Amino acid sequence: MENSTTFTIVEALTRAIVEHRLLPGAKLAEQKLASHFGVSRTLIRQALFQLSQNKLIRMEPARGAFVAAPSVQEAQQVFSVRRMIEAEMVRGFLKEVTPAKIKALKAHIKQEREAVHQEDVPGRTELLGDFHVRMAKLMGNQVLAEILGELISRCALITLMYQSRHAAQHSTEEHEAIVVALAEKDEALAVQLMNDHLIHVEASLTFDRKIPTHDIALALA
Amino acid sequence: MENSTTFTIVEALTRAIVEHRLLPGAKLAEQKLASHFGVSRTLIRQALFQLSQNKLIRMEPARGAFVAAPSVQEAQQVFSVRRMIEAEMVRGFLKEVTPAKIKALKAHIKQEREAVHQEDVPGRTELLGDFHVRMAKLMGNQVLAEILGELISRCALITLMYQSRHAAQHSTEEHEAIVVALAEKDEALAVQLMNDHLIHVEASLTFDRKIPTHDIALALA
DNA sequence: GTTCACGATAGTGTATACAATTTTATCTTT
DNA sequence: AAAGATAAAATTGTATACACTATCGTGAAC
Repeated sequence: MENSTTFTIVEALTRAIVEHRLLPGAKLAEQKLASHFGVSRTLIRQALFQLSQNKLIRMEPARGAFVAAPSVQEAQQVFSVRRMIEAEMVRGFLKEVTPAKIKALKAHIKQEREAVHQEDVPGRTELLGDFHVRMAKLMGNQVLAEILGELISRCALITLMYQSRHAAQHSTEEHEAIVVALAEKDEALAVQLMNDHLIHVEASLTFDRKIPTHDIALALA
Repeated sequence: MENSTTFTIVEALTRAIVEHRLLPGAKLAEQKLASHFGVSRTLIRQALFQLSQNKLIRMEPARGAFVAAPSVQEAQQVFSVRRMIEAEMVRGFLKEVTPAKIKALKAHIKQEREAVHQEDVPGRTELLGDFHVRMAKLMGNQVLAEILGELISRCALITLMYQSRHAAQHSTEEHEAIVVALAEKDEALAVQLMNDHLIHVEASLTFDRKIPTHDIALALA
């Protein structure tokens, strides 16, 4: 799809943003990134353009690139779309469910629990989001998986900006309940649980208190 | 978001692809595009990268950019995701439906009918897709509208590749039926009609007969 | 006559150069 | 001392240059 080098840079920056090492509002100066990655500004610019399409950064004309700071409204819209997609995803998943797929989801949840237990914050964040993408992939729908993946990356940013001590363990437990409902092929319950889960995550955000956006963030080393 | 010049190029190429003036498989040589638009390859490359993210073109390393030729599998996945999103969209739309919103949709359908009647093929194609995006925008969910818009652009490509004389009038009639159901606040019916509509569009494609992908296409002038 | 090899040509991938804009610092003015 | 103007530095936006890869055509070998 894209050149390997650019892809590497996009990956590195995406991880830095999603894992909260680069904070919303942080300036992404092209020359500094270029020096850091040992390439010219050309490749950096390609990566930044790509990230801006994923809404992980925003680019202001002649001013440069900054880590995105999603508004409350945008955050709610992202969650709204996720609820829409994932409610139907659960229904679609159940239409072609197999023991192997249930097993795969259970294996994923085991990983989640380990990350939560070891207090591996970056790994935990990634795994909690991956649960949803994993479902999409198990359905064999790559298009769905990609769209959901992008939405979940945006959610990671949102979670950083507005989270108020959301218990990660809670999410894992809800994932577990969803899988149980899926294993029992209880569609109504599974849909309900998924919807509740997403509402809980959204509700755990404190949209009233805005976090001040830090600027300095050289957390790439 | 992005520079005005690059945006112009992306728009022009998107329209050319969606309106079927550039056919799947057509090579998009950078220098030729640069000359055409009167800019350097730099801006062309930015635009091409952007289009490749929207899946309207694919870029092969060291070989260049080509108008995308979605596989049957990808086409089915795109329609599958559309059904997921739009079923829930109808439900969400009904939760906050107003006479003004119904009126807006009816006005849109009127435009559709005119385009169909005047056999304005490019306008018709755009309007038929815009009906769905319009609904998303009327819900006030910009995120939803953007995602749906991208999916519908991909559908325009798919429609070109696999369509077998799908009657445009049929689509407009189905849009009309959906709006009637929405006006009567009949959720189950509206969801059903939307789902049927998307299945009809997908079913009108002939996935067995592959259209040979033309290469020459200088339809930008 | 077909196939392979090789050179010429064209095209992409990356780096660098330069113009235009913004930001920062210094100096002046009130 | 604070506010504003001006110059210097830094940063972005675009174009160009150059290296590398792929494509195409010609010709030789079989």
